[in-house]
Amino acid sequence: MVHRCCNKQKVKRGLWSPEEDDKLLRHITAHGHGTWSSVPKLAGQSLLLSLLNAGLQRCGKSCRLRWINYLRPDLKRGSFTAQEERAIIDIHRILGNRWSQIAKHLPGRTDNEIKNFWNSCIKKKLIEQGLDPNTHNLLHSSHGHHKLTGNSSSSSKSNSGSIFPVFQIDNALARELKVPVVALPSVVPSYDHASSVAPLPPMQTAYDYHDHSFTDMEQHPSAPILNPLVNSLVTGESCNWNMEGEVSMSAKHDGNDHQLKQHVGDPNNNGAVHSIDVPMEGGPGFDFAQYVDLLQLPWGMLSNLSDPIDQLTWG
DNA sequence: AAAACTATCAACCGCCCGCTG
DNA sequence: TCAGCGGGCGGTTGATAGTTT
Repeated sequence: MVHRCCNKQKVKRGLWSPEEDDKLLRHITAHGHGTWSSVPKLAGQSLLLSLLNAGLQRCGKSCRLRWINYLRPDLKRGSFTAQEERAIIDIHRILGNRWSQIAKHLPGRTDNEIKNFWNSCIKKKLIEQGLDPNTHNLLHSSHGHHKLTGNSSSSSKSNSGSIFPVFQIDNALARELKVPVVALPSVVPSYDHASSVAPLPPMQTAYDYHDHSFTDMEQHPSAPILNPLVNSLVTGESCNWNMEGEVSMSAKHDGNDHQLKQHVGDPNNNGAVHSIDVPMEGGPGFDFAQYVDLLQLPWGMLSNLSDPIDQLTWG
């Protein structure tokens, strides 16, 4: 039987054996994949042990899929973290089922993996919460027994019908998604100076800002999202995250003393090429805008956000 | 212990798009 | 301009492992 996609007579299907994986891995490691359609033949020829056979009995598409979803060295193994799950939900709200686009924002994860996770896990969770997994809006009341809690009412102004507000995205992501940059929420807090306990922002998103347990900037999945930084400056909590794998920033808070460190990654230098430490006086009177130039924030991501920046100014 | 059910995930299919001759 | 091809993508399937009855 001729395989439809490549017209090969003898094409093996089904699960890959360790031997097949080995052939493919060695070939691509040594020569790159070139054109995928030629990989099956060349992968066999590149191994002494396989001189007697005709190479991989697989079609090029199958080789490509196996490499991308399983053999690639930069893949992250293991379960999705809570941060990754939230990031997927947030990005899916904007992108929908564009799994490959979503995967670009989750380093080490494949579109297939994210798609499976969505279909087997996240989808059900959203439905249980009374949310339509396609639109992220509330399902009709006849459908579920969900309940609205907390500050959900304040969120409805930006995303009518959803218990989650539209999350905030930077300019670069906005360009990529071809959507306008969403104005940051009003985060003028009633700061309790006496107790030194920073209030929660009036607008909470699906992203749990207060889970800052992650410490590895390179691993944080919500790279494109500006909110954690903004929120950390408002609440006085710590925040580390990574942007596009090239720009990492952190905000450390110690009382009202804040530091923001910027690392600009250099893909040719495998890391930061420079960093700056910026002391920041947070709390009432803190003006985020004055730090924008100093921080040399990437992509001019705040340049069109004058209103939100104003909203970040206390006092 | 075994059958039934559920969850997970690797892999395939078919469609679409961009490139090339 | 257009047909052929390769690659990429989203939807779907089917195998397997785990759990429940």
